[in-house]
Amino acid sequence: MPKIGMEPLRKRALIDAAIRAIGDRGSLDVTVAQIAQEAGVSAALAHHYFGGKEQLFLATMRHLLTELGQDLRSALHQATTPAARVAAVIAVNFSASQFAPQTVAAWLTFYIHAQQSEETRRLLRVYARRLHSNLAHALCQLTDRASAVAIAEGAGALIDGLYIRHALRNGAPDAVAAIALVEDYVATKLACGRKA
Amino acid sequence: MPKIGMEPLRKRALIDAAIRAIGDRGSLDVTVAQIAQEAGVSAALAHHYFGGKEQLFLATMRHLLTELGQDLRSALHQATTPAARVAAVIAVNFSASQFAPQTVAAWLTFYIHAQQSEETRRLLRVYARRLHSNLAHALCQLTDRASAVAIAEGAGALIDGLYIRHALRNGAPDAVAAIALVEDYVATKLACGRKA
DNA sequence: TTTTATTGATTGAGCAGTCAATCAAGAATA
DNA sequence: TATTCTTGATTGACTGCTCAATCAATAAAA
Repeated sequence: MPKIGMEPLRKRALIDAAIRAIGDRGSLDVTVAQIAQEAGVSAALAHHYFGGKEQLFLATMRHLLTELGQDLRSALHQATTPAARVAAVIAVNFSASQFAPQTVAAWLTFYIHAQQSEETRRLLRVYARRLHSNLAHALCQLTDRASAVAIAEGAGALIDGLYIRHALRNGAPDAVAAIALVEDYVATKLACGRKA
Repeated sequence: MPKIGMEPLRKRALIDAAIRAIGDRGSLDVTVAQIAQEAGVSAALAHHYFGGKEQLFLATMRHLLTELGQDLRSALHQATTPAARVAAVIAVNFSASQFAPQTVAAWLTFYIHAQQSEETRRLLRVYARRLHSNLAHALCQLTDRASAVAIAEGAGALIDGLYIRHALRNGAPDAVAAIALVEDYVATKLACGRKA
């Protein structure tokens, strides 16, 4: 056979190229040809390996989701106290790898695409549920269940909102400020949150 | 059959149709022909009145922005206390007219489009600045300036986040819960917010 | 008749997806 | 060792379609 075992390498290269291309143009309107060129292969090869544009996109999203999950697991692993876990969950969402302008832009476009694609919507729900359950679980050890769920809900929305806002900022996104804002929210709610 | 003075009527009909079409498909990939059909005219007429697709979109966005501004002004008008003003600003963003699924979806797509269009970005900044200044101004009468700005920042991000989340929900968006969450955030910060 | 409104037909560009053909590396054969 | 096979990898060219934009023609006021 030829240079055997190219498939995983090419797939990975194409996914990376897709993230870059989508992030650069800020839209899913990138052409398969553009992505392929960015990856240094022909458009035909992208079709050969992924079957179609939509599937390339879904694979790209799954990749992003997997990466986020790994970052999260690794961060939670070295957090011992409940408070540290909460901080870890928050921080991961604004970590360098997740908060890169291209990554943010890519996530944003997938949010939009979710309105047309059931599978994309499903993947996005996986992310939201995971974020929520991680936050709520850690918070449960710091307050009652109902409050924990409420705070997790608010913090999740806050994270999404900061994400979308920073995607529009012209200047460099300020991860530190974003983290501080969310942590302040959680801390304030924990300290003074009677009722919801 | 030109009954004279069709221009404003047609423009309005096309803008309304654009909001509906964009909202339905959840994407700016709607064709001019689809929008025109929705408005009951030919695609050529849309070009005649707006000059092009991009300009139709920008006009649609300006319309949305104007509408939001009117809702806001009217709500602020009948709010007498600072607290009521804060509540009014929050509530307007989740009012029936603004929180309609199609409107939310349309806003979302414009957020994405902003990454490619300077004019769209500018319009979006107008919205963000107005929201922030309205909130901060009202909050200033309830706390010190620095805190007011910080709370306005957080509340703004929270509103955006709830917006994006509700755009993905399958079920009916829950405006009441969203308003409660944001108001709770503001109330909590006002009551217990020493430092940020 | 001049102006405004309106459209069907047409064009030209761009793009996803397909296909037949080529390339090269390893395996089997002699 | 030299000579075919075999097969994954890879591509250029092509197809069929969609769509924004344009234009020439028509209809109704004014």
